[in-house]
Amino acid sequence: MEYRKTLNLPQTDFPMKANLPSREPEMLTIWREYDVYKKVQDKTRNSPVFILHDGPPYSNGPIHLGQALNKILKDIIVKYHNLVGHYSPYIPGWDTHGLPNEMQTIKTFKINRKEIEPLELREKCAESALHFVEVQKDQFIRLGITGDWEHPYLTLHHSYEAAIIKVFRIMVEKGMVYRGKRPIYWCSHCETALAEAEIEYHDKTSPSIYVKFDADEDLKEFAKEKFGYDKDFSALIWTTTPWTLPGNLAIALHPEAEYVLVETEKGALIIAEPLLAEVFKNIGVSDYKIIGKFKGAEVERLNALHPFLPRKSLLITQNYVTMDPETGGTGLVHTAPGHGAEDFYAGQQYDLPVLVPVDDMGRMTEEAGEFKGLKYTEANDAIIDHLKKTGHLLGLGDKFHSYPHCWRCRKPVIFRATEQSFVSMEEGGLRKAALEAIKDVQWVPAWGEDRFRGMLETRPDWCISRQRIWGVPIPTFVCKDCGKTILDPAAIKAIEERFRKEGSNSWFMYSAKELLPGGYACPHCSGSDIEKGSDIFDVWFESGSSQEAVCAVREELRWPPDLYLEGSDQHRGWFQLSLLPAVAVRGKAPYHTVLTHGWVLDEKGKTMHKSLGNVIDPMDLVNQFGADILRLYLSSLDYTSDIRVYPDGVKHTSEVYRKIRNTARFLLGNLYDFNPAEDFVPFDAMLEYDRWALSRTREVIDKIKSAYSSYNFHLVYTLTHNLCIIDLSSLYLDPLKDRLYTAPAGSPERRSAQTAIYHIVSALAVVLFPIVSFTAEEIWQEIPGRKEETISVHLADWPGFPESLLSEEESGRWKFFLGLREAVYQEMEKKRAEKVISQPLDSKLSLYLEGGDLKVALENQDLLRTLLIVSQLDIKDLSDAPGGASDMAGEIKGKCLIEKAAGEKCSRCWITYEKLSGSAEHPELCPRCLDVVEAAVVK
RNA sequence: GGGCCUUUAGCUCAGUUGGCUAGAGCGCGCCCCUGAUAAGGGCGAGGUCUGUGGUUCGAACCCACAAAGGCCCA
Repeated sequence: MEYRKTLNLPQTDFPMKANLPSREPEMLTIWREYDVYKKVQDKTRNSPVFILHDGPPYSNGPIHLGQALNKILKDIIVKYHNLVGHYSPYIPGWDTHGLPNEMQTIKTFKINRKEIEPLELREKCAESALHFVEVQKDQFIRLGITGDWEHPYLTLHHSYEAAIIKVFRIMVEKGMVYRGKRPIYWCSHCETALAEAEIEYHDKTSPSIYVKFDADEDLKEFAKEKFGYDKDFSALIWTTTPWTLPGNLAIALHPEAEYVLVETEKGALIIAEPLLAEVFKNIGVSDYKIIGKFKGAEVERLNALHPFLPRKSLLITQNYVTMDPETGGTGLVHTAPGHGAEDFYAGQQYDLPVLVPVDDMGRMTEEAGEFKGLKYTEANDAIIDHLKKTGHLLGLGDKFHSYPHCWRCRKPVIFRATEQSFVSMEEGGLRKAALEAIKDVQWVPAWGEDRFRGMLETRPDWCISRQRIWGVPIPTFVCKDCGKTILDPAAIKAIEERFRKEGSNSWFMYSAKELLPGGYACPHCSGSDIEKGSDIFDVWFESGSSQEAVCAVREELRWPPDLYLEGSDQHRGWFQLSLLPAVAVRGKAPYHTVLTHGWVLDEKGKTMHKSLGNVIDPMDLVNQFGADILRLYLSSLDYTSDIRVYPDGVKHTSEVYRKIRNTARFLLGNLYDFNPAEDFVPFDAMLEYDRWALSRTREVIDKIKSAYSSYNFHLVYTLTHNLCIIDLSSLYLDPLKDRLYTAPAGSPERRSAQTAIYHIVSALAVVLFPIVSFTAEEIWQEIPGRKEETISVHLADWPGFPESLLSEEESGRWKFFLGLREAVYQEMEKKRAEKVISQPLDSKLSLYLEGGDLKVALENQDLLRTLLIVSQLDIKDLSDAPGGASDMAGEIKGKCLIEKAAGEKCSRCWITYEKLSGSAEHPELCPRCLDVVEAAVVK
């Protein structure tokens, strides 16, 4: 007889093969139909609140892996909070303005930005930005991110724009905003000022030249008095930017360093002594005579003569002057206050003017004399030629070095002083207040605090103006009568209200007179001839205002939110530039906790770059393997440092995924005839083995919970995987098969196991949900009775198991049982090698123990036989051990003997008995199976 | 060039305040099962804890320097 048919073998529609790329979209459809986001909000509305505020990505292209990582981590956090019963709405946002979006638009529509009207360009930019909002939205949804996708926040919304103006107005009211000339990064190709955040460093070859600045009378006088030297000589400087020489106003020396006056075949020169050898090597001087030495401070405020313009160059002293021969420098630094930050500050100290002989397009102006009209790159060559002709050039070479480049057009930028709007770090006490505000912030990982604080302490004033079109105009005006800039809260307030109603396009549609309140007059001179300013806000000012524009405004959110979560590059970016407006407006940090993740790198730990060809598109992974694989992969990594993503890693994750999935499948398969309403066994009526399994599961779930709440998702991954592999598959489910398959379907012992399985698979679905959301939902839907009571795992509660599943005595002896198993299985392996047995179930196991171990073992013979999956178990005192018994490995004191079980194998349960039932009808069955089979026939 | 960070078996991670022969899972090797079957189970081999010095009775853990890589800045 085919006894197989009398067994309760697993049955399930839950497929072994996930086929995620096609199954996940189906799940998304269901979620959309259920409107799960809204249902979760309704369910948790009156619960404790946890707000994660989403940082807005630029809507200027499809998403990359870094964004996928960021959003998936956010989703894990929000879903976890929902499961533990918190109200945790998630409002995604996009940064729709700014240079990145404008550049993308210009590229997409092939726009000639010199010819297009501002409003038309803005219309195209909005079109492009909104297009990519939709593209990215679809991609994020496809990744399984749950959120209010119907109502995201966009920085181009009228209310958002008004909030930006509000933040600005309050800053103006508090005296934090000023106009000033400052050297800033300037991209002459894009014709715009660039923020620190908009600069990339790339290697570049620049001309490297040594230039003689002849000594003026006072300097010659110094040499005559000090050394009795009365001939002409020159100060020798080195530079890689010849085009900035027209802006030269000074030469900086180190006050403490030793300088020498030295006669060479190329003339008498001043050079820093430690650099003499290196410089002479570079300019080809072999023969020289030192006239005398002096300290930099001794020549301070004396003069040299500009090599080609009719003016002097002041000798000044600065501590930043380096004596490092690697640089190529001479210890005398060419200083042009209009062309560099250090130069500018040095110039301030000596009351030098800020000279900028270069215009917006990078062309030399009248102040550059004969070089007027040349592009600065062309001026390089022209100036070098000129210096060569007049004998002021002493060396010419190439310098390969890291140089700032524009982040969009990738072209080298220049330093150039222009009129800009600034938020002062000191006026109004912004820096001080910000440093105070972050004391209450929790940083994860903790080192973020030092890093952030350091950056905040040293950051310069915030240049918030940009010379572009696509953004929110800075509501400043210029009075034509007195020429002054108008920064007036009353005027700004009018713009704020206008933007709230009509949006920032209105700035370009109306005249200043139409925008300003009726009869508005210049606060400086009472003049009425007023023009609009032409700058727009730095995009960081916009995104930094999101907490004010979104958290403080939307009814489901609150200010401040609890958590910001972005890449660690945002320490200087969004985290800092959100803090400043928040502190300016409300005096507090806009977050309680700042969590950062590292960067996504390739297999070798290198940054992904288009040019390196090592970029992995997250959507390729999704389409090939499924979002859950990507989610599981990313969750398995410790994101506090940089993480690596590569094909073998995905493959590895797929195998872990398969294991988890198959465990769930087996659990589900054994619930095919389980009806929780009728078959449920109360905890205290369950078999010890089942209560142990639940107890182990509960322990692991507790650890998983603490891993989630401390943002250690890679521990969730390991814990979950180990739970499936060790505690469930190996220790529980494999030994449990006998009971599940062979016991009568409705018997208490089988229902006990099924109840445990029901609890376990439900818990598994819930704790997996934040990470592998699609699969968790798929499992949930297959658990008998689940979807009828809770339509989606989105709405499930965190599993709650009773504390006391096992008595103290019981849980204590399980440690012994498991140790015993390990020892016995090592011995088992030897017997298998000797061909005594081929599997544990073939064996008769004799255990020889003493003391408490013996007692406990004798009291739990059935349990041990099950756990060890042996046919026959014999437990005796250690003193009875025969010569053939082996010592057990590990902690267990005792011996064991493994033999082939004697007797006959039951055809149904495969256990070998000394005697089978002896039934005439079923001679191949053991007594136990005979009962089951006969009972079934009767039924 | 500066600040911060990372570096434990082939891979992903654990290693509480420095203390037995450094752990786990995967992968790998060998074996078993064929009633989770393009599944399941067992055993085993893998590490001078990036390197070099130092502090200590004792260091993966503390200190210094170095290397490789990352982020941010210059």
